[in-house]
Amino acid sequence: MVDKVAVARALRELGMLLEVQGENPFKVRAYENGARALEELPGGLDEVIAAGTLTEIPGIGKALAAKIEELARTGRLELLDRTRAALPAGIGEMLRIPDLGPKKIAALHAALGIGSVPDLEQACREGRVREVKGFGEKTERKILEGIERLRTASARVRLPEAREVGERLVRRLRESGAAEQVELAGSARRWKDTVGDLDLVAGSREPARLSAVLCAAPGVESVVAHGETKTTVRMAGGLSVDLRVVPPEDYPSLLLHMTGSKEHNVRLRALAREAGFTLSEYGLERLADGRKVPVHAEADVYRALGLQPVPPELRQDTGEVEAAREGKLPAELVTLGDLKGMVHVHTRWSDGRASVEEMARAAQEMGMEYLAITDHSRSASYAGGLDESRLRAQWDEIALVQTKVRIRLLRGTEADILESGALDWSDAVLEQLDVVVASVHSRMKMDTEAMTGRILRMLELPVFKIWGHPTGRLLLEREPYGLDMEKVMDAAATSRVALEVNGDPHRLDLEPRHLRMARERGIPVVLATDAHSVAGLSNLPYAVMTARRGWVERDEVLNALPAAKFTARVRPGAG
DNA sequence: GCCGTTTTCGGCCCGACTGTTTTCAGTCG
Repeated sequence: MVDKVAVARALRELGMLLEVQGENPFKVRAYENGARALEELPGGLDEVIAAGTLTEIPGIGKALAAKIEELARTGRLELLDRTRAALPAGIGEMLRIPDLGPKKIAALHAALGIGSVPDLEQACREGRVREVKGFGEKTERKILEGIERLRTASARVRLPEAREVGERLVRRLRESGAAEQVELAGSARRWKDTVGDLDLVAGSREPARLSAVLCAAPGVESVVAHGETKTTVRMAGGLSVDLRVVPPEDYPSLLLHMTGSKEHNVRLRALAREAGFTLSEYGLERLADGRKVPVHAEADVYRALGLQPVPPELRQDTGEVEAAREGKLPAELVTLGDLKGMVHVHTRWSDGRASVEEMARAAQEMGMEYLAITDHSRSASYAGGLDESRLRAQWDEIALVQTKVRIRLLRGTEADILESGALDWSDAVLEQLDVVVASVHSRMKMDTEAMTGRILRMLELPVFKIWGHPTGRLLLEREPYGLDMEKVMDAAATSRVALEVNGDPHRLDLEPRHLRMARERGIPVVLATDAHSVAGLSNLPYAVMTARRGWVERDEVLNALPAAKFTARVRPGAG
């Protein structure tokens, strides 16, 4: 099997090295685009190569196709090896230093022979960098700070932390009265799973006052840049925050621009150009006479370009622009209000912190019609997993609580998928459960082939199950299991299974590109919180937004069904 | 290096900020 991620990495590295060598920036971008196209490729690379259809992938032409085939065939790329040999090995790391790009690196290499971060650090300390043309004392100091930051800064944060900090700052800017509109934009508005920095946007006639409010806000550690319309600050903890301000009438265009993604914007601007406009954060202008097209909302820009308006969470340049042009964006993207049941929660019976009754009342309060109690099974001893007698005792409690609440309670389990691919309950027990979530919690480092076999055997079990947090990733902490997703998805399409979208912000698993694969195959999903407390139930929006990022529509979501239909659909042994 | 019912050549998104320059290049998003 050809690893498309490895191929993409090789192309990206080659592009980066060519950039340092002063190669045409558009060529450099072509390598980056090609690498990205491979990563976003929904299926496997082998099939495409075998079919000879590489050049049909947008962004891949004859030259890149030949390089991809060389990598697939030999595992190497001759041009990459040659280019590597011509440059110092530390160039890649140097590029990660803020404000240091290929041109400056090339200049430093030419003038001082610097080819690595340690070389560069020493040269800065010795005051040699300031002697190079185009460099000065300030640049020298910035480079040293940048190197220090690379060492200490935790680069990204998970979505809830980003949104919390961002929304606090938005409130503060609104309360200042210095702006007519303020919003959180950027990747946090797109609900990306992790966020590198925050983007705030405002429409205001008093940009200087607004900017001063941001600089003085609690938690702001330093002011990195401070201009007429743009201010950058760094929060304690390292998160960087940008604020852009334009006059109120240009605000919708700014919001669109700053929401991104960058790739989505590039596509919009190219379309604008084709249609005889130019698009920027200041609006949409006709090229012919320089007149602005009136824009009252983001949607106006999309319509002017002949597109359906695209929701922020879909703006990733993974096909949404083409779909919007053809009027084929998903019409019924799932919403929070569509959900009628909670299907994966834990209680004090295993490793949860609340009782069955507390969870039931909280779910009922959220407007849910049903709740499946899914505590861990006995293999999960670290999590207080239940054995059969405790499971039966839990059923008694569930029956008792049911007499006190309106919400319909379902008997469930989160069963372990054992190394063999079997579940750790007997068929006799499984038959008496309403909901079976099946998840991997142990032996997570099996190689791809073994793990794929394990999951394939689980999928073959005749019982209907919800495959819990399928990739097993923990954001910023743990990589996904090695898994041949193509194979597993093909098997899931014919097996009795639904895939979970786990809304725990540490997981957000499945991720959008895999959800797209599931949709193509008609595999149903459930949106779940995996809550271990009452507070954890409020993570449901994260599951919803992750599903929307994967273009999931309401009729593909099992827990958007009313209770009777849901249980009929998922009850083991039934239907 | 990619791409194309305006093009197989000549384009390729657009603007802010900083630091080093005396009018702009580099970097970033």
